[in-house]
Amino acid sequence: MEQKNPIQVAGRLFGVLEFLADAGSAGLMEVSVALDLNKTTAHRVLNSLIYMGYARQNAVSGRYEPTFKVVDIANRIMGRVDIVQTVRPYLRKLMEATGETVHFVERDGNDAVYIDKVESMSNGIQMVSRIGSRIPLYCSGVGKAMAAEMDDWEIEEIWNNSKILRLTPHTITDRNDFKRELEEIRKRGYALDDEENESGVRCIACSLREPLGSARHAFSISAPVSRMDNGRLRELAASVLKVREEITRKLRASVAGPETVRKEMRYMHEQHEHREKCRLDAR
Amino acid sequence: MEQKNPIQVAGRLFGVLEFLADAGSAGLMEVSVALDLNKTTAHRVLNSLIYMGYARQNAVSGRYEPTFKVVDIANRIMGRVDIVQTVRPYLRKLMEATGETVHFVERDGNDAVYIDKVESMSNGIQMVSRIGSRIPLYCSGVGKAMAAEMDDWEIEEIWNNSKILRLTPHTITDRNDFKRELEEIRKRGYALDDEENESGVRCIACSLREPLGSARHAFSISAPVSRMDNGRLRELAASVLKVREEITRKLRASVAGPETVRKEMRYMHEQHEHREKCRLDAR
DNA sequence: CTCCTTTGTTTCATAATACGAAACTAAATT
DNA sequence: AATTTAGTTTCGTATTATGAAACAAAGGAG
Repeated sequence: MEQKNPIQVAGRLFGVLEFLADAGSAGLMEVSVALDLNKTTAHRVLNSLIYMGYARQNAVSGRYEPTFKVVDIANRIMGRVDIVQTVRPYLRKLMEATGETVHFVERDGNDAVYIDKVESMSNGIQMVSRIGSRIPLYCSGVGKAMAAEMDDWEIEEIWNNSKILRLTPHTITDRNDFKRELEEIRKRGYALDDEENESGVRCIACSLREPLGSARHAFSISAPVSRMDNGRLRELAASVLKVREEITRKLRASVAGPETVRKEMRYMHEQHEHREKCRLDAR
Repeated sequence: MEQKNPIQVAGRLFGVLEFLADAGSAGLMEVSVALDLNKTTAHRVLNSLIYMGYARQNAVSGRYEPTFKVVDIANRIMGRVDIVQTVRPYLRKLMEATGETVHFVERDGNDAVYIDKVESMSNGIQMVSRIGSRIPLYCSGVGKAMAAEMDDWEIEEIWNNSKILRLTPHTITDRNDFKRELEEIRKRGYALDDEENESGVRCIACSLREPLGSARHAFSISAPVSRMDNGRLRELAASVLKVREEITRKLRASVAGPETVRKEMRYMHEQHEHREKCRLDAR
């Protein structure tokens, strides 16, 4: 039993907020039933969210819906993640060169978290992924790419603490197969996800060589198998490795060199925040 | 006096979360002081956020920091906003044609909320804006573009309920000047923001003609004055109006036509969510 | 090295707060 | 007109969040 929430309402507040985010909109009773809350409690929680500006009640339908306030907070958080700003131009170039959607992730425990995504517009069929959502390391291209850079004990730890599930017929569920696969990745320099996580989707992924610390980020190209035969894969592998080199060079330069640029941007941002604050205070 | 929050801790929970989002990371005492909370209360609130996965305590520094969970929620919310998906390709094209950053907003009361942004990469100097953040209608290009489409009584209401501030020497602070300006916009078909909101920044903006309802969305091109002399402005005006027409046509088509496409995508998304749920339940 | 300051964590009695049953209103539905 | 359902308000009560105080642990100063 994992000890309970030190603040009971907290779970209810965020539960309702998440529910609204998923549902798009909901009536009081829907919320009440879905989260198993007393009608009155649901009502109070919703009003609290409204009071704080995280939800609103649609004037015509009377239904409750989320506002964009969480979106604002989310972007304040993302704004601080410098690596995204640094790497994005390269990922964009990669997307343009290949015409496929490119993802960028950061390691967090036994998962990878999507922190950026450059979508190809040309293709009708879009990959379904979301910034901020998670994917296990053991069964994803990006995950394996990062794991390949780690010490053996860390790999063991990841494997042991992951709930190994056969998500598709191709998912690797054997520890030794996994280790052999990582060995393979080390040789090649890039990782593959051959429908191991989602049927019909192939990925080619590769980790970043960062100046400090080991394997915290990776990027990938994902596409339906129909566009990812072995020939195409070889083609993409070349692009991926080239971009990896470019990013590596850039990151090395950033550490030694013009950190001032980053600081300047931070300053501009601070100035902007300041003006916004003034505006609010003036109410 | 605006009645108080029906759930006291709620304000504290979200207050702390927002603080962490802005600060990047913070110690217990920083939080305690900044939000005027008892040390113990701050501690409890932080632990509750950690318990729910919205914050974590850095293993080495011991400092508290936000996780990407809000980011995930934010993107679940944004994923439901169909208009963004529909319009983005056009905005991207506009960005590529002009080389300038393009913004897309939705009206919310007396403000506009940024709901999309296509950044130009080529230019070193980036505009500072954030998806989910707000800007008053009365002093922004996008705001005026939408206001120009409204009935007189609604314009009055917006003006009366806005806190009119002289943000820069160019800000319009007189009701009649404002109305004359809107008249001008109606004639031209697009709006200008000539350093009215932020010194040194000019915008050209224009609202969307949507099949149902009036003036809920607008887009704009923003750039430093140095890149936005009157000649350039005329050039951009042509592009902006052209894109507006393209979007209008597309929106009209979407209503009558292939709504199925949208439904299909929604279906794919639902499938994906389902798989994720299974994964979590399996724990 | 010791003392002192600062920060983070835990405990606990108490006051305040969130809780939910019930009553009530207003729409929909039959 | 009668019945059901959703949403809102009230209020006594039990639970829960609260904060003072004690404690632990990690720097900093002398």
